[in-house]
Formats: sequence, structure tokens, C-alpha cells
Amino acid sequence: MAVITPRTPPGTMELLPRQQIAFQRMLDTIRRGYERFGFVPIETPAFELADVLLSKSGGETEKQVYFVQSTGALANDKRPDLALRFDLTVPLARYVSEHQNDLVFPFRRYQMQRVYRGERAQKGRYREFYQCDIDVIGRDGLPLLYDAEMPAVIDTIFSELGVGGFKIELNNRKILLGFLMSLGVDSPERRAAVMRELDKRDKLGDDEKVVANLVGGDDTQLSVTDARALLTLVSATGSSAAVLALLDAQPVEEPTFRQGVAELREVAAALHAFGIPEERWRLNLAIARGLDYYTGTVYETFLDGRREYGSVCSGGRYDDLASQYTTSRLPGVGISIGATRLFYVLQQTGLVAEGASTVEVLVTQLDAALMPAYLALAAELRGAGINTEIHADAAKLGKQFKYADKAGIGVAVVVGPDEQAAGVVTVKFLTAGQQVQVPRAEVAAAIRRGPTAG
RNA sequence: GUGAGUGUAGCUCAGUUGGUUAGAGCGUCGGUUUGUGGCACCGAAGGUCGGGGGUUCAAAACCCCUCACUCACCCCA
Repeated sequence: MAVITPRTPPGTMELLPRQQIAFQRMLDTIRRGYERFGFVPIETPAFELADVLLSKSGGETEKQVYFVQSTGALANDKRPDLALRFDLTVPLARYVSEHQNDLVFPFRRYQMQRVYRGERAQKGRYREFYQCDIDVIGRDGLPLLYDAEMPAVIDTIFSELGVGGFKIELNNRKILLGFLMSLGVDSPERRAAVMRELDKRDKLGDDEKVVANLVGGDDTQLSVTDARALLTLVSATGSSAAVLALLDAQPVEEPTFRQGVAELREVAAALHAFGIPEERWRLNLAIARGLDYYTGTVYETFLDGRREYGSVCSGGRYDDLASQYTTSRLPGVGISIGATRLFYVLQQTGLVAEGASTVEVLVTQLDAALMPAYLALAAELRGAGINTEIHADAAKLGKQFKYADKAGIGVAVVVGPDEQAAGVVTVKFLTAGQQVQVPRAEVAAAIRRGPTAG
């Protein structure tokens, strides 16, 4: 029989145990950070009813949605009535609308699950990937302080993850929208198109190309003067104070613009109050975000020197999360860490160490007759909270050590007839290459203590 | 969905202007005897050269088709 080449579908990430452990540690850190800032967990199903999921999305997102259908229904030519979620924000909107009478507001939830997008896989772009979201949803209103809390959380987590340098960049969409309104760009569609072009500025790396696209684009149709003015505004650099001063000096009366500047100023002040050093965040007026449900503050986070892999964390504020599900007005602000991409980038950068196994100790087998002693020893270690595995094969000791080493198990314990007679246990610390004999009763303590320094 | 590029061992790649049984490094497995891993040495397994067709005395190499993957576009974590 011909074997089928085993392979994962493109755009999925599958890991070996030691990598998986490293990935899990990363998720643990993110979870801890979220909980420390007072967010509570929820999960939602991987698939939603198609009409619910797609109630708001335009054509673009719908093209990327995977539909789900049982084969039975498929045989009957039924249109799939289930679809896999493509982000966690839409399910959140559904969740909050559905349970609004049982939730407390502001509702602060975190959610770490996989999402699915039917697009061509690419470097750092997956079709199945983890998003780790936090959002704060208010009823009717939501203080701007929360907009500053998002970067504070991200700063804490990314610092703890040890990902090296990173920069949280933020902007307020009202500034761009107001600026465009002041230029007489009245149609929301045209403004959205301009935003999308603007988002590519980073990738194109040449403002003149952006100008050309803005002028030449069917959907944008800016004049050369206006496009240049926009690019000049957007390329403002320097401290947050400098950028805000530059915004103040703009001869733009448009109230939306002014409100955006005021909001951005308040958020920047709050960021200082949160104590986030300005090396790790900056105002970047070119951050536009394609998704049009964002209405105010927007964020993108990049790892230093790894911009080409894209944003590893982004989000923003939206005035009304769930207008398609409820008449309640539910404003919110949220941010999402792309954990799969983040992990991939860290791997590429060599920043993710293939860590130790979750198994802490291997009880080796020297003499099959001593198996009862091995089992008792292992049970004792487990009782002391130490993850312990028993080598069930009486292979040569060297082989058993090799096994432990390859599996990333840091400690091996050896009990042979000699030890058994003397009432001691040999504890070998593989990574340190150090070996000690301790009385049987002190094994767990010795393992906890680890190899002696020096 | 559109465009471009690449397909030789598990991985990274060699393979002369087409010319015998297609190679290396790494990895894997085994060995170097008595209770000690990493290092070294020895050995082994592993390839219908992505698939199909064509040109030729002869194709991994040249041509056509096809498939897969990668990169880019769109969009986005």
C-alpha cells in the first residue's frame, strides 16, 4: 500500500515537545501579565454560526473565512451554516451582547485561542494562529485611561518575555480622518482607502511611492498637494511632546482632528503616568490600521530590527463594538498579541531557547530487581512536587543518560546495588555535569537545591 | 484569487559542456565489552533526483505539461 506523505497543511505551526514547552511558557507569561492587570478569562467556540459571525464583515474578511459543514449536510448541498472565527473581537462582540445582563461593566476579558484565516501562508503569516486578546468593554462610555492601559500591559508582558527591544507605536485615527475631512475628502470609503495606502508606507519605505499611490489610486484620488501634505504630517518624528506640538501647530480647524489630538495628548500623558519609558513607545501618525471599526486610539508593536515580520501586537479603540448584535452602545478598547507570529519571529532571531523539558528528573534503571525501589523513589519525588519519569528499560546507563540529555531532562538519579545497600542515591545534574551522593531521605531536597555553584 | 521563483537523503546543499553503481556535511540508529551523556573514532540505514510526457545512443541536467512549496500582491497577528 502506498503511504501518504505525512505533512501539515501550509500555514500551520506544529512544534516538537521542547519547542512546545517554550511556546507554552510564553503563553503562561502572557496569561500572567493579563491577570496581573485585572483581566478575567473567557473562551468562545472555534466556530460560530455563519450568519452571526459574518453579520458585519465586508467582502474582504468574508473571503478569508473558512466555512464548516458536516459531510452529511454537504451531500445535501446545504450552504455551510458554521464558520471558523477569524479573530477574537467579533466573537467577543457576540459574547458581550448575548450575556450583557450577566456581565459586569467595564467588562475586562482576556482570551487566548486560535483563529483561522484562509489566506496564502507567508513568512510569519499563518492560516491558523494564536491570538491573545485583552479588551475592556464599557456600557455607553469608557474612560480614555483604558487606552493607555493597553500599552502598559503590553510593555509589562514584552519586558517579561525577554524579546529584546520593542516599540509600541500609537496614533489616533481621528487625527487622520479629521485631516482628510479638512482636505475635503468627504466620503468614508475614500478616507478608508487612504488609510489603507498609508498603512503601507512602512513597507514601501518611500514616501514618494505612497504619494503616487494616493494620487493615482481609483479609491483615493488625492491631489498631489494634499497627498504631500498628508505624508509630511504623518512622517513627524521625535518625542511625544514634539509630535503633539507639531499637531497643535497644524492650521486645521476640523473638530474631529482637534479631538483626536486632544485624545492622543491625554493618552500620552497617561502613558507617562503608567511609568512606561519613552524608549519603548512613540507616537507614529502613520499608523492607520486597515480595519475600519477602529475609531480612536490605534496601536502596533514591532520588535526592534524585525519590522519585516509585521506587527506582533496591535489593536485600538472602537466606539461601538456590537451594533450588529444589540442596541446597547458598547464602546471598547483592546489589543491582541499574535502569539504564533511572535514565537516564529523569536525562533528566527534565536531569542527563544529550546528550554528544559517539563520532566525534571529521570529515575534510571540499573538493576531490574530494584524496580520496587525505583517506583517508590519516583512516587516520593512526585509527592514532593517534582516531575519524574522512570526509565522502564534496563538499558546501559550511558544510553539512559543520553536519553535524558536529548529529552532535556536536567537531572538523573541512579540507584544500584551499592547505593541501595548504603541507603544513598546518586543524583546527577546533566547540564552542570555534576554528581553527588545524598542520603535517601534527602533526595528531593538535593534536587531542589540543584548543582552547587562553582 | 493574481504574479514571480524554487523542487536532488529527515535538514542544508554538491553534482563539470547531458556520459558508468547520484555524493558531502549535519541529523538518525548501532558499535568502541564490566555502573556515567555531551567529545572522538568506526559502521549502518536512508534517494522511483516532486510527478507525467518528450528530445537523445544516453537526462538529476534540455523542452512541454502538471503538482507542491516559497516569496510578493490583497489583507492582516
